Amino acid sequence: MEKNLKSRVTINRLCYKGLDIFTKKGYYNTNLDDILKELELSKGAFYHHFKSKEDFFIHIVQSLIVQKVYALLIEPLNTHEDPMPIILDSIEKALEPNKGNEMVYGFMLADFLTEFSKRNEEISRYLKDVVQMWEVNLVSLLKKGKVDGYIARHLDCEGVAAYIIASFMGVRTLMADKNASQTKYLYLQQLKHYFNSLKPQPEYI
Amino acid sequence: MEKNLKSRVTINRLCYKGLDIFTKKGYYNTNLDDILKELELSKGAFYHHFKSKEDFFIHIVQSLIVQKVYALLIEPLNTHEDPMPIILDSIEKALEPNKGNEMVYGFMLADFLTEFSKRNEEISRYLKDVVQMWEVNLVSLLKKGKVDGYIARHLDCEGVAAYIIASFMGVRTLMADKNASQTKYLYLQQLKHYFNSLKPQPEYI
DNA sequence: CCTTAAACCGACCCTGGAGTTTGTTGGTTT
DNA sequence: AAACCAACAAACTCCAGGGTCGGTTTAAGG
Repeated sequence: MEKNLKSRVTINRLCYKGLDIFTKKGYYNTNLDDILKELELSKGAFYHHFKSKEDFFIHIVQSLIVQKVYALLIEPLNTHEDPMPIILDSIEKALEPNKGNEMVYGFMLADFLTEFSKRNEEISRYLKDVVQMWEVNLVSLLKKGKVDGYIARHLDCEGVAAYIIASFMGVRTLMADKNASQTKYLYLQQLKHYFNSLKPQPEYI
Repeated sequence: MEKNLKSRVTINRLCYKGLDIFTKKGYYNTNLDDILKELELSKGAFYHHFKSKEDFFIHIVQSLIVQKVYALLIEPLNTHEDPMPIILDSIEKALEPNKGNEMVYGFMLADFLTEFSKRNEEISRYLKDVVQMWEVNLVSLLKKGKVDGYIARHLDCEGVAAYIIASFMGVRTLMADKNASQTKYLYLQQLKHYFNSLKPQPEYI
């Protein structure tokens, strides 16, 4: 195989497997050998491509995680319909178990944020950027929804977005150690309920 | 000082300081010397009273954390008034910065849950028990609220409780690495809004 | 006092895991 | 085909941090 191609293949294998295992076991609870053993690679290979474990993870964030967030949570927001069903649907999809990985309920962003917030400021910043990207897009969709009459005019779009994000992060925490699909179901029901309350109220006098 | 008393004093100092530092820096990111140095105690003292770091933490959970959760989130629920303002108020108080520790926004349960969920099943169980204690009490208060006509009859109390807990956990995550008091404010506004939507609707026909 | 044991000290041990180094192989270039 | 270098192997270094252990201090009882 061509050198350059082989290199990219190895880097890709490392990143995918890394994200997979980091998601399941957490960053600090995973050692490099856990990843390398499964790929039948050596320390030498790893440190040939990345200068540290931290560097490796940042690479994962900026390629795979950003891409996932974009595909699952941001791209779907690009619409002119009623925002609420769209948001609800994207969140529901983001909470679905990864295909092939039963029990790993989608979306690791929240878990990583918590893991790094007290331990590694640099990585935290990268993760926060991703969240903010989501937040900005949510807010802008909500504002558009207001203009289009889907959302009550008096609502604070930043507040709604923050609330959506907070509840999403939190349900991930709960799903990690309870009956996940049940928790998810209850959560989505109430989120829908909350969304309903954001509609413009018909005026009864 | 009497031996038995001195022993209890030392154990108490260890636990309080331990919870303090664990809360700020996280369990795995704190080493025993961090705690012992501040108290001017030695490894010997520590291992005289606790058989391991893990044992130490479990002790903290079962004494201090349970007590805090109870005082902040459960005891206030013991009321016959409208549940929603009560719950809102208890959550608001639980999110207040700790006195003396600027920037440590109350309530560490959520952070610890995430930290341990992938690393230590035993400690996770102890923490989950605490959350469940909260959940059970929330549900029972909500059900009472239904009977008393404060909450719409068609609502799923378990769902509402799960949703409250999830959003609470999540906002803690967000507060850890954004403008905390602003995030808190936005969150509480929306929580209030959600609570309003749970009231029985007057019947317009 | 004098003994005993609880409370505590602090040097040491030991393991896990990140990162380094030295060596090997096989593709690429001239 | 000879030289060269990217891609990898694997043994090694190094150190943070949990846990141990023999020794020392202190308070309680005879």
